[in-house]
Amino acid sequence: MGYDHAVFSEEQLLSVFRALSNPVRRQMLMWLKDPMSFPGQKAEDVEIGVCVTDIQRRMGLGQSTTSQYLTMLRQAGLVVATRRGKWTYYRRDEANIARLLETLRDVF
Amino acid sequence: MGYDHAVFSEEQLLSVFRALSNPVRRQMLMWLKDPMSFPGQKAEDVEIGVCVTDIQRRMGLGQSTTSQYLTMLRQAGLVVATRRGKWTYYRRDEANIARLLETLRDVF
DNA sequence: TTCTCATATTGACGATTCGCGATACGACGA
DNA sequence: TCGTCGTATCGCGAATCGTCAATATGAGAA
Repeated sequence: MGYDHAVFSEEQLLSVFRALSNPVRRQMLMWLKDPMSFPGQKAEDVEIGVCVTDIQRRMGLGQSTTSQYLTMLRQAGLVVATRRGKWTYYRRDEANIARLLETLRDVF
Repeated sequence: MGYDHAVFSEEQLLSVFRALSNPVRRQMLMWLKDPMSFPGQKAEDVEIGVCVTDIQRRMGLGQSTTSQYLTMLRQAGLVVATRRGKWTYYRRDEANIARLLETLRDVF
């Protein structure tokens, strides 16, 4: 069973486009396609994602900016956060991104 | 012959997402799907688009804001402008929008 | 408990955007 | 040539964004 005609609210779409209207955040999302490409990433964590510090180092942003950007991407439904111990791992929400692309085809 | 693997530059993508990260501009683009739904639209102009004044009235925006928003949508490649006499008609650039959706599928 | 580390939140400030009114431009009609 | 009308551009204040340093929170380690 799939999603029957993905529905995104106006506000959800707004948060998505706002999140993507920043090149740094778009690159974050791209790089998260390949978690192992982050220096420091351990093979056994690939499923759960990449931790904030590793993302920060690679993006060359401040720690707070990195955290904020990831929060925006999460609120837009583009990534998922998982807390494990003192680390928060972020990974792409592929299912929701696919749903979003379906919606965009209808909407535009 | 079609487009062989649509390519949008980073800057083009940026202008697209910025243009779409505003609900009013997104609604403009939606409403332009059906030019005849604009009060004042003449059947013989459907092909060329809708003039700024008609769009303005429907959106309830100021004239200058309407013009600016349409310029943004045009620079993003989402609409096409045609000047005829003292009017400027805007219509969706369906081919480019389709190309864009293809690109998004690859990019995200 | 207390210290440390990873992350989140807050506060600040320049840069950009939002939407407007005023004004300029360009194409008609008189 | 003068008005007039449709559109574009300029200049503005208010709001939001981009990014940071500082601080708060929360979970292990000692």
